[in-house]
Amino acid sequence: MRDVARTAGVHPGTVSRVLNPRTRELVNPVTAGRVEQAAREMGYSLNPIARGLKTRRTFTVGVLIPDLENPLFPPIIRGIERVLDSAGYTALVASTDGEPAQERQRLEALIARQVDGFVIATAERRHPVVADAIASDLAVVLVNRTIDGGGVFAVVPDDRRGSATAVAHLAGLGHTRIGHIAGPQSTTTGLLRHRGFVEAMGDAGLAVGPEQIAHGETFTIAGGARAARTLLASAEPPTGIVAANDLLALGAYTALADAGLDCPADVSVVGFNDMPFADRFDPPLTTIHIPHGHIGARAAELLLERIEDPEATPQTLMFEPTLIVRESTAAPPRKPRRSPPGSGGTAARGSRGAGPTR
Amino acid sequence: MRDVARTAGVHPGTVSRVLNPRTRELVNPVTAGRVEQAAREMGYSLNPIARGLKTRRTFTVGVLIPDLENPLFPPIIRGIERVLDSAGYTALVASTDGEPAQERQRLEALIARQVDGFVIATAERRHPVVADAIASDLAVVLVNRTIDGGGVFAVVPDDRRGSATAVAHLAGLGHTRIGHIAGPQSTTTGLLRHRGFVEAMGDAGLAVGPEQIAHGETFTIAGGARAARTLLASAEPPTGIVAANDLLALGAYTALADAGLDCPADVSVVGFNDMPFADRFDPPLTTIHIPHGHIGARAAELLLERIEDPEATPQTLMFEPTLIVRESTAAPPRKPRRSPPGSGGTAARGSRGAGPTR
DNA sequence: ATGAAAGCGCTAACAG
DNA sequence: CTGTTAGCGCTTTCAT
Repeated sequence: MRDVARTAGVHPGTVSRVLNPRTRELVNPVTAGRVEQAAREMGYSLNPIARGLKTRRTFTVGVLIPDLENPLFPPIIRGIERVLDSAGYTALVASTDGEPAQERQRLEALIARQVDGFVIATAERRHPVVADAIASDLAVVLVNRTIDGGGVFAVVPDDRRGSATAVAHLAGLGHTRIGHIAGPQSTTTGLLRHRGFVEAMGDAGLAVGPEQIAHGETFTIAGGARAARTLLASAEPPTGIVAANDLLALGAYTALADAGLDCPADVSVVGFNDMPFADRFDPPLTTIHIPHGHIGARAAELLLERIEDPEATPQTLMFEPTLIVRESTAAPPRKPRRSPPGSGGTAARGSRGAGPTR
Repeated sequence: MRDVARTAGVHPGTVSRVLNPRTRELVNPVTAGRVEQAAREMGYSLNPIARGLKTRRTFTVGVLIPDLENPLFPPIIRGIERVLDSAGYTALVASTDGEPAQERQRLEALIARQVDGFVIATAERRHPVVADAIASDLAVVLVNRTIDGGGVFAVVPDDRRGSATAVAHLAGLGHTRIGHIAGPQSTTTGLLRHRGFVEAMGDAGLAVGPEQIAHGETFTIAGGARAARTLLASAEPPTGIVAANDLLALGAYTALADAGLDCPADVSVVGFNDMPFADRFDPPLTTIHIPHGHIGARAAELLLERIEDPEATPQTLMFEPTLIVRESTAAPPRKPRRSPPGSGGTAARGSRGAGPTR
């Protein structure tokens, strides 16, 4: 910057003013022209970080993702980036692996880099790091999951309604024995989808006891498979399963195949999220769709508002999820008993491939 | 830092020395202890970025990804993060959408933030922004794709061998009419997989003319579907298809289904990458596996070496890809003609769902 | 072994 | 309208 100032024959302070959109008009157009010229020739551009040191604004926001390998998140990130980009901001994404330690570390790394705010997709219901962040007056908006108690900026799906829609779909198909693969109850998505399930079952006049609910400890395929196995092992195994997310549903597919059961002929499965590739699985997954890109974009917009106006009052945006019917749901089997004793079965496509079971 | 110094009764310079691993021994252990104590109590930690202002080191590296929505990349990123984390570095990932403008913008944003280097997954064979970056002496390592001419740090699969393996697999199954869905020839993965295909066909004594090759302009499902359609429309449609990546292969699935053809009964398909979920598609995809996490980790290691020693000589690591046989490949049909005239077909699973065709 | 002082690249009052 | 000054949070000679 000093060099540019010298070349343009002005003081560094002036260069700063010229290169700064907000202060640009304070300077004589012709001087400004000279400065810009010089800057261009020297290939100079402002160093946003040194600048942030002074202004505490960097036009950068941090995005915290629990698990990049869950295909749900990339489209959300893209939505975030889209609005940030057009507002002149840059998104820096970090994934936390669901580990609080990593999360704190990433958050602090980003804070140290003077990000102007955060979009956080890793929220748990009681979340020290998120709570601290908000308490310390950082600009934060939560996406997909929120925390207990509200009072924060958040963009989330209507989880209870989503579950209810899934139950209604299955009930409408004639299912009466419906089970739920719940997600981690430490997250609002896990908890609310669970509650929505229970309520909807009640509304439909269907029985729901502990036998109907199995918990996937994590939102993963493996967790879903384990949970589905316990559901299938119960005295009256369900003919329909509502999973708290698509990965859990995929796990149910695995368990079903292992048990020699066909989906949807023997057991119907509905997922949640309509993540990318949900339409490509075998069978294509009936699921609750949420507008990924849109929730990301809205979250980013909210964040921008919050950054502009620190006094803005927190608001939670709730999106109506919609049912996407594909081929993993059908009417329950006529004779609801299990398949023939010989485990071999007829059609069940074994997973004989050598590949890792992701 | 000033506060810590005051609390510990020392000069800020001393605090700096204590908190810095490299200079820590310069200070009296007992004073050091006092300082650390104070720092801990006050919950203080160094601000890496202010530090970078002075040292030009931030222990941060930028990761440029062409398309986060391609499931190939998240595991690579995770591999990168794993080694970076344990070396005390932080990864900042930015996705570029494959657009050079975005890419340049992201790169500069990251440079301005004083990152110490880059892992770049967006390389094209002739790539101005990558070339500039390397020319300007930035620490850069390429992953998955590299540039023409080499002379850079890179970690890539042996693309030709991968294609050759795929061809050999199909030929071994008895296929003689094998087609290729090529990726963008502007990338080394696209080009080399194409070349490998052609060479392997020659080695197997199989015909390969322009009719056998269709180009997907992008590494996407849509691109693969288009290309597969032109392959199927040729005079002698192939009974086996080698796709330059898994997304392209998925596109082939779509085209096949639309044409009322069964995979693998009518046409076999092999993909490339063994991306997450490849084992979950319908049918599970036979593909060329590359060790995602591992190439990410190696790339990060190389980068760290390069950062430590700017004189390090560029090296390209090439990984041997391996064939994963699943259910999308089988012997060619006895009677290689197309299915019955009435397009309806018997089993072909239409994609009747209402969801978007990702 | 530690304090002092200068400076990394920039911005923000404050003068003039 | 533009120059001056001080300082953001840290590191690093240079003294002592």
